[in-house]
Amino acid sequence: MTEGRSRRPGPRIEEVARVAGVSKSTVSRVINGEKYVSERSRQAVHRAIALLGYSPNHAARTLAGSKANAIALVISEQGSRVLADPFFAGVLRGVHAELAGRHVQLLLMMNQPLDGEDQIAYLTGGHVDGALVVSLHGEDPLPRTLHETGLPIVVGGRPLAGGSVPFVDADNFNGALGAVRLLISLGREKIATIAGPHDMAVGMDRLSGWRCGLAEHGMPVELVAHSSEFSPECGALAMEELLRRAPDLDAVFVAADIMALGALRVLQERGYRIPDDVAVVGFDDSVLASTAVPPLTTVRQDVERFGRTMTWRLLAELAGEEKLPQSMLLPTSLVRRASA
Amino acid sequence: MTEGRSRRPGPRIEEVARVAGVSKSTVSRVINGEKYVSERSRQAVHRAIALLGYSPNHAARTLAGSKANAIALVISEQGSRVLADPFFAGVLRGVHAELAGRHVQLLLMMNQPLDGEDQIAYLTGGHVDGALVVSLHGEDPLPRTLHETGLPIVVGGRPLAGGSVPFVDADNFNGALGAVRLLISLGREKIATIAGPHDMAVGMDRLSGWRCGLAEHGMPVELVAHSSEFSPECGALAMEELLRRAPDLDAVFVAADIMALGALRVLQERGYRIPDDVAVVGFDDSVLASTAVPPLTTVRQDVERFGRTMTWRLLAELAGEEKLPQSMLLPTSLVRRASA
DNA sequence: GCCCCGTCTGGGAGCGCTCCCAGAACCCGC
DNA sequence: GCGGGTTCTGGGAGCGCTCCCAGACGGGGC
Repeated sequence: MTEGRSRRPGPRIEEVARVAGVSKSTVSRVINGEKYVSERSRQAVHRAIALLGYSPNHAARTLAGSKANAIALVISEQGSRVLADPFFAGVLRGVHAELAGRHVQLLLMMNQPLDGEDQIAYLTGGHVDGALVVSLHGEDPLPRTLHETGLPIVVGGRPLAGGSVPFVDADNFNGALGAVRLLISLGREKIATIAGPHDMAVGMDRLSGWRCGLAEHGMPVELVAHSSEFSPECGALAMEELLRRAPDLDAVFVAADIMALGALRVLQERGYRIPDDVAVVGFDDSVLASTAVPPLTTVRQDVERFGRTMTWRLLAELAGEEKLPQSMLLPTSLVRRASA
Repeated sequence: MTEGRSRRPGPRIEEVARVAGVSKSTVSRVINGEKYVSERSRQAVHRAIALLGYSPNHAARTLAGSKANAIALVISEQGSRVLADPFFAGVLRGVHAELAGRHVQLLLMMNQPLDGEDQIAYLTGGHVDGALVVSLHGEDPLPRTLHETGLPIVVGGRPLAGGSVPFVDADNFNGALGAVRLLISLGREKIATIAGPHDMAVGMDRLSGWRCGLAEHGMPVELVAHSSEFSPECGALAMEELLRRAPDLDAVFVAADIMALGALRVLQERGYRIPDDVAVVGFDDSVLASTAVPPLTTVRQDVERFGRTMTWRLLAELAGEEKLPQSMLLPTSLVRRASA
């Protein structure tokens, strides 16, 4: 055994070929799911792979082939915020679930203050076949920049500076619409909203849904307070503003559970009973919603599905599939709890 | 889609060699920072690299070399929980920060119900040089299993089934000790604790700190309620149990902010004023702590540093550094807010 | 019979590097 | 002068795959 260079452990494709009684070309074809392989060969190869515990070498495939067998998950916008969001956790689970079984690596990238250029160079440098971009602010130029280089990407959340970048998003408009309809059906007559920042599509879309719901019934759409970010503090500030303008409001649709927490606190401090005096509906159905006091009625989005859908869309494009929808909106559902 | 064999863009190492007027062996040596290269050659190579905008091909390096130039971030234990934890977000940021600039890819892996074996095979199959393992339950056999295969790993959080696996953790013991000392200095005399599950080191270490703090002053260490998981619900249940056993308690140290939320609710529902009747101290200083009502006094751990330290430890081991500490405990600090 | 086309197969070049080896150049002490 | 080190260099054999090509086989249409 004169093995100077330490070879990686595990069998090679050649051994699989030998055991299966075919050539390595055929094994390669089976692995890559190509046609023009007889059923007999295919099964022999599968048996051999199982027998030997073979797993293809990623570096070799990438070097020899024309694709990188890897996709990047790009967390734009300082990372911190997005990551801390339970929303993101669910998305990540979905991404992973969709990737399972395929031989595609998931590379994690965050854009740090430093890189920027570097990151784009890396992404378009052939290290990855495509990218999932989770971006918080709609104005972020990264998705568009990447898309224009020709790198297949899917953005999570509708980008405002979008152009024609493929994206997946929850159906924020209809989710908000449903929330407002609920409030109206409960007999509420003075329905306010705490909307997100202007530069985020998610906030704008939910605001549009609220407007539309009120307009359906000819109700006024004046009571809007914009928050500068999705945080309990900003939710509290916005709630205070609303109460100043309309102390007699009887319902508020808050564009995110995390802001609703702040709103809830303010309302309670001022002696409003929830939902008796003021009904509150949130959005997201994050873990915060069920642990709030009182538990929050909210619009649920299936975050895991969100991740799965993004990944599916990207992989489909990479597989050369035609006629893919440019964007996809995922349904939301209303979760009734105690606050409305 | 299939356009012959499309070579990746950009120059190869050969072109750099030609421009620099040396052989590709020498270029390779410069790139890898080996010695035995003359200063003249080194500078010529650097100039050529800059001129051509050369960046080495990751797959080729990995295939030819003996290392994978990648590390895995393994999220054990169903992913969901860990990910939703803001704690994890910070860790991830730290990992990324520490990795910046080095040519090391970060691969994300979660152990899904399915794989298990597969995952170990992949990790030990030479695809990565090492792994960062974030595991929630101390009993998780994965860290140990991986370590025993010889794969360099660093675990985040002290593993109970540890053996001699390198790990990084917050100094939970001293953090809890500090919290108890604070409560004692505030004149509290009946100090309870809501501890985490028995199978998590983080819970056990914080419990030990609490015990020790009380023992210092000869105070009884009876009032312990164990929760079955880190959630507001379990915190609430544990709080109810404590109040049943000692309605006159005047302080409670809760082993996690998220549980403290539930405890806070129960206390308030029963009419206890915080901190007047009962002082509450949490642990983590998660975002929940500052938004709680009242804002929670808590023990802070620097999660970003946590991630940086894990990564530093792993990279150091990969670089063949000697005399590395087997485990590292990071300091905590007390954050005073309104609840104690 | 003929050719052509669709199915299946194996051989082998080469992806862009690293690392081993052989050897050149130079220094030292004797 | 010689041998024996240490420093530096280039050549070239692979790493383990993919993908092109050439070819074998069979079933149509003429």
